[in-house]
Amino acid sequence: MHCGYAPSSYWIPGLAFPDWAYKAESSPGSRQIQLWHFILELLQKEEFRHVIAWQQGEYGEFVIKDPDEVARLWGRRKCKPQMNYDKLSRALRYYYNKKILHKTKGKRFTYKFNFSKLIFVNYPMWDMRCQSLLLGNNRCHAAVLPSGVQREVLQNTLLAHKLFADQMTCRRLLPNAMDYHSNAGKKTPGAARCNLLPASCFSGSCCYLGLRNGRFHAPSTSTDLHNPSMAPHAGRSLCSPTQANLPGPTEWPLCTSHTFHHGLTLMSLEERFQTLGHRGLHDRLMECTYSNSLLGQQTVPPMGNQPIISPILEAQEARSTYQPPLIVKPDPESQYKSLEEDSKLKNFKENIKVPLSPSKMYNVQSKLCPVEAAQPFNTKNWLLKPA
DNA sequence: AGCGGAATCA
DNA sequence: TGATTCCGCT
Repeated sequence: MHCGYAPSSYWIPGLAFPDWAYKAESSPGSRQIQLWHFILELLQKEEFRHVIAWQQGEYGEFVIKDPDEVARLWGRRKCKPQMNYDKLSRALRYYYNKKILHKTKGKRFTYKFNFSKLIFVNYPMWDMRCQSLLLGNNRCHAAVLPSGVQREVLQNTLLAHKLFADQMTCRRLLPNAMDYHSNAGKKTPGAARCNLLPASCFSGSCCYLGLRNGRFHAPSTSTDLHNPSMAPHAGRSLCSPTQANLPGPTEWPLCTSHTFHHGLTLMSLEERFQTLGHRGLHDRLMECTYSNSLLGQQTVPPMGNQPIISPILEAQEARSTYQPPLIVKPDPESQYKSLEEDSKLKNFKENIKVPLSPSKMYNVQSKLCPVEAAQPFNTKNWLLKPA
């Protein structure tokens, strides 16, 4: 029998977890594993799939298939042989107020994680860092993960988040996207398009990768990953509250809705296109997102009944042919061809069959100077290390 | 089954 | 603080 211990920190550059994710660091009993963490741990392991598993099609939702067994496992971990589901469920109910979990009403033994509070902040290269992490690329880990961050928790969270983002992107572009699941293997038109979705670009860095001062700067080599000049502010970098000697996570200046929208997730091609407002970039972005997409999807392991949208037919090929995103530079002339852009945009939207909501329509300014107007990087809201 | 108050523990 | 234990209630 062993009693587990939780990591001391959940902080990672470019990623702000919900408040609850930091509790392990702040509480005196933090060295003891927490129940939500244990649940995630079980959910991640294939051997416990018959005991507890993600609910298919519902992001963050899981079903305890064998309550007694889960309670027994939890009791074993905490050295509490008298543990039972009644007690375990009481502990789970304490998470309701903390917004860590909530109950799925009407479904027995079904709960849902509030992963929606997971916040990705704009951070150059974050997409690649995520991928590196998801890939288990040890070569990058030293630079990617601060000591103390437990990779499994982060991977699990990222994967869940990514899967959700993929799914939502797929849904938005393909009205019957979920049908694709059952059509796996058949090369339907929908499937073909689904493969082109920018699946792993959920953090948006493919679109804003190194976008500073209204100009694109993508890394040409992997060494740029750790180049300080690629950080949001030259000479300054994102840092943990501890490093910055600032108040705790709950008092962090979090993203505004602006950065939230651009930095979080769930940007369809349509939205990216709007953000960029730059037809000339589109094809090159697609190249970039396509390769990222393949790379990202291939990293998704079969995790219980998690909603995995599209299989990777070219996974092996992608593994061997993946290149870091290309350097993309806006064509200055095209920034001012507003009328032409408008008709191209129209064609583009028609082609991908995405209805454009009125609230997201272009404004005049973005037509005239799309890249400048979009300003996806709102660095003033970042947590900055004092210079 | 699920909820939440209360006391208690580590 | 984050459970654990107990229990009455719906």
